[in-house]
Amino acid sequence: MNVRDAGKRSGLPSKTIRYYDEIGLVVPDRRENGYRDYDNQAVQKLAFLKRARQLGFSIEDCRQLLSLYEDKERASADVKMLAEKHLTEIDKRLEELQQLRSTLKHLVHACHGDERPDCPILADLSGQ
Amino acid sequence: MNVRDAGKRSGLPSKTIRYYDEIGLVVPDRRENGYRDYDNQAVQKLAFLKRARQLGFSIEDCRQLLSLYEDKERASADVKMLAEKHLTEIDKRLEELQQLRSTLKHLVHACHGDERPDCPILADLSGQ
DNA sequence: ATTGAGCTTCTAGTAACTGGAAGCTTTATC
DNA sequence: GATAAAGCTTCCAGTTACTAGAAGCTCAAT
Repeated sequence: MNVRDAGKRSGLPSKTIRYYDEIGLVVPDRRENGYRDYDNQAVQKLAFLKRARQLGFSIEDCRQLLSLYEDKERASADVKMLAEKHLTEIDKRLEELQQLRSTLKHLVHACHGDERPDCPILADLSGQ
Repeated sequence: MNVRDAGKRSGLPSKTIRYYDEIGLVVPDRRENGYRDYDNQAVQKLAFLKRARQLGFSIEDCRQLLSLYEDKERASADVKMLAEKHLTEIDKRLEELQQLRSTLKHLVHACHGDERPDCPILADLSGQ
């Protein structure tokens, strides 16, 4: 099927699918006229990628997940390791964001937000 | 002072300071030999930027914050509005990340992680 | 035959830097 | 004074994962 239909079935934009072809993630057959031709297996891979990306896996992680997905001899331990590594990164980002949010919240709270120029937010940014 | 010393005093890498010059954030004087020349006020702005970037403000937000910082007639309400908008975005990102983390955590927990190919993580990614 | 939709490739832009190369200037050493 | 090292300059490319748009070919419908 054409790229547009593959997009409808997988939930990905055509542009993204062409990009995944370009970087060798999901490489479709080609018809005689040069059009990409996606079969059901390829569409499945695309849907897999959509979900993995939604879960925040990087493209390179997705590449590995995809090859594990296709390897029927895989060890689930390998998949779990990837997911755990990703989870650790997410936890790290969460902590950073929470710290940041807390600081910002205090500053916003401290600022009276009126017509006067006096502002604790700017004071903080300028190192008091 | 030269870019390297400005970097030491502000805590920013020289490359970043040159970049801030290039995009018009902090534009220093130039000596006759073409070298950038940073005065104390410029260094203060750089330190201000460092802190604002640490708090996750975008460069364009920083540009506005900097002009408010320099405007002694500013209304603190304008600063507060910027900070609140940023806080809202952070809250949104936090919620997304937390949702994502929760899903991923369940999946990781469900995967036994041994030598067998059977894997709930891949099952989820492939749409069960 | 012609129009419109859909396909192709290619280039450039996004955010905010970072690394590296080629070349000029200054400083330090001999 | 010669030379070498360090530091400055600009410019180009790379990073992540697409996305927009242009020029041009192909296909389906009228």
